[in-house]
This record gives sequence, C-alpha cells and structure tokens, in this order.
Amino acid sequence: MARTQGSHSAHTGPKVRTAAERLFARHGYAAVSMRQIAAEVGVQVGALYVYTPDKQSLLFEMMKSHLEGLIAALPQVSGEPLKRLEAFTRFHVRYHLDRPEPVFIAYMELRNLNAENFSVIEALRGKYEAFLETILRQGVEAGDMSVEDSKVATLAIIAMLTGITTWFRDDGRLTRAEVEEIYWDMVRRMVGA
Amino acid sequence: MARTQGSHSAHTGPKVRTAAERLFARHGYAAVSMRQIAAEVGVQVGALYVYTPDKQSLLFEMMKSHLEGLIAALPQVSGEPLKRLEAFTRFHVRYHLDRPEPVFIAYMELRNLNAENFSVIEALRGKYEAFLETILRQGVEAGDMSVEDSKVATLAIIAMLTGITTWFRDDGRLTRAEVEEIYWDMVRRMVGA
DNA sequence: GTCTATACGTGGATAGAC
DNA sequence: GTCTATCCACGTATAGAC
Repeated sequence: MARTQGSHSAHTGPKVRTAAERLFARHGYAAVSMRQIAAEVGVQVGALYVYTPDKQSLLFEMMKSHLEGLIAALPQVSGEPLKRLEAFTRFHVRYHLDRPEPVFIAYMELRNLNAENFSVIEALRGKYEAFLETILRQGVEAGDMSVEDSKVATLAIIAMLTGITTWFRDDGRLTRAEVEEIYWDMVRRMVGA
Repeated sequence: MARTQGSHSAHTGPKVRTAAERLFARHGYAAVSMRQIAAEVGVQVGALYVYTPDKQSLLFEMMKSHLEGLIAALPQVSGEPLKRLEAFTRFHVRYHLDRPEPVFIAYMELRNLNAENFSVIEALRGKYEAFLETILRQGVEAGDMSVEDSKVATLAIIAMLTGITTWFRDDGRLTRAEVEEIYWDMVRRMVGA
C-alpha cells in the first residue's frame, strides 16, 4: 500500500495517549485543551481526531486501561492470608510509585467521566478492592488477623498506600524499598497481626 | 444611608462563597464557570465581581479559610501522647465529615492555585501536619508508641482518615460514631499502642 | 448592588485540501 | 495521516446604565 503523505501513525497514536496522560496529570482534565495536547505531540489539532473520537474518550480509555492493567498484575500468591496481604501491599506500593500519572488521574478525574463511563470505572475499582477485602476476610476467619470491618479496613489501607504517590520523590529522604518496608509494617499492625 | 436599588449585599456575599464551594467540589474548579456560579446564586455574572476580584481568589480564599479554621479548631488537650492522638483522630474524622466540600477542594484543587497562593496553602497544610507529627514524636520518646518514621506515619494517618470523606454517606451502613471508633482503633494499632 | 451589553480570547470539533 | 481554515459556543472580565 502506498505511503500516505506525511504519515506517522505508528508513532502518533501512542504519543497522543502519553501526551494527554502527562498533561491531564499535571493540570487536570478540564484545564487541558485539545490544542495543548496537539502541541505536546507535535501535530495540529485536527490530527488528534484520527486517534480519538473526542476528549472524553481519551480520559476514559486511559483510566480503563490503567485499572485493567492494575487488576491483571495483582499478585496471585497462594498460602496464608498474611503472606498474601504482604504481597498485595508491596505490589500496590511498587505499581503505584512506578505509574504516578495514570494513578493520579484515576483518583482525581472520576467526576469528569460521563455517567456511563463512570460506572465502568467504578466497577473496575470495586474489583480491585474486592481482592484486598477477600484477603482480610480470610485472615480473620483463619484467626491470623483482627479486623473490625473488612470493607472499611480495605478502603483505609488503599487510601493510606495510594497517598504515598502525593509526596514520594525519588531524590527524597527515603528509597522505594524503605517506604515499602515502613508501609508494610503499618499495614501489618493495622490488621492486628 | 440610603438603600441602593436592588441591594442584597448582606445575603449575596456569603451566597457567592457557598455556591462556588458547592460547584467546585462537585465539578472541579476548572470545569465551573463564573456564569454557573452566578446562576446558582441567582444574579448575573457582573455582580460576582463585587465580591471577588477574580475566580482564582474565590478558590484561594475558600481553601485558606478552611485550613485556618481547621488549625484553629485543633484539640488543645494536655496529657499523655496517646490521649492526644486519640483526640486528634476523633477531631479529624468529625471535622472532615462535617465539611465534605471544602475538604474535597483543599485536597483536589492544589494544582489550580497560582504559585504564590500555592505556597501559602502548603504552609498551612504543613502546620496542620506538624501538630500530628509532634504527638507521634512525643509518644515515641515517652515509650508509649512505636513509630518507625514519624513524618511518614503522619502522612499515612492523615491520608487514611481523610479518605473517609470519599465513601462515607450519612444514610450508609455505618454511623459517624462507628466510623470514628473503627478508625481510632486502626490508628492506635498503627502506632503500636 | 445589580443589570445589560459587550470585548475578546479560547474551547471542542469538523470540512476539505494535499 | 496531517494540515489549514473555520464554525460556533462558551470562557473571564469590564463598562456604563439604573
């Protein structure tokens, strides 16, 4: 097939996505214009609409694929609940510290999704939370953990762990490994182990 | 003094503030227009500028007064660190559950502040965090608590407690008192008491 | 203090040329 | 696939009448 004049599609598609991700994370979805995204990619506005039907889809797709990737990467460790809780905790910290931009967007831009897209994202989030809640329930059943309310504990642990992304800096006082250790220690205590 | 034609200033001032607060909390600062705020208040756009020089000041003032109120309300309990930690925890939960809108704004809209305003807000936030960190340090010194890193533990506790506002509903499964109890229990364990 | 009218920039999105 | 040009709605903010 003859090459279309000025074609760069193989590169441009992913670039649109990453440019939007960086800009949404930094300035917020509502504050970023399609023109800014185009400038970041190095094309004119019109070209963006080859890769996305509209701005809303750009946001939805990046949140959806982030959450799907997160769920797919959940550690499928077998064994005692406490071991699985440790694996989950270390996984969550690492995965989130490695992807600050989609993480930030997934937590900040929920209200900029339309109703239909919102329910899809909420379902994915619920699936992720259910994974942790199951561990906590089984830990309590097995007598390894002491948790008053497994749903609340789930949300508390996730909020605590995700909060790391708001202050952690690679050139800061603590290494990722140290942070991971400190948080695992706090989670372990929280569940009464 | 003669009454100005159509004057409603005594009511309009506060209404602008609360309307902006409600709209910013629901849709985000960048997504809300001055026209929407005016409609919510029940005036025309031009009238808003009697009460604020611009949209940015509206955001800054509401964040500033929220944080100043929060700091002023901190529980000045004397006694053992553990007692003071409990007072802080219960205070934080109650104060935040009572003011979901300014709380949400103060955590979500930091990036929409200009540089100068941002540094003012960050300083206030630091002051609030320092209050908790001092309690933890003193608890460790007194041998009542076991905390690996007081700064990290401070941020973890605040993230965990503030996260409640994202899911708590008054018509939900748990009462405020129950939530307060569950979280105090988790905090207590986290600090190794 | 509030209104109407308006200036002027920028927003998302599309059409048609190359 | 990309560009230029354009549509038209909506954004913040101000001026001047009442």
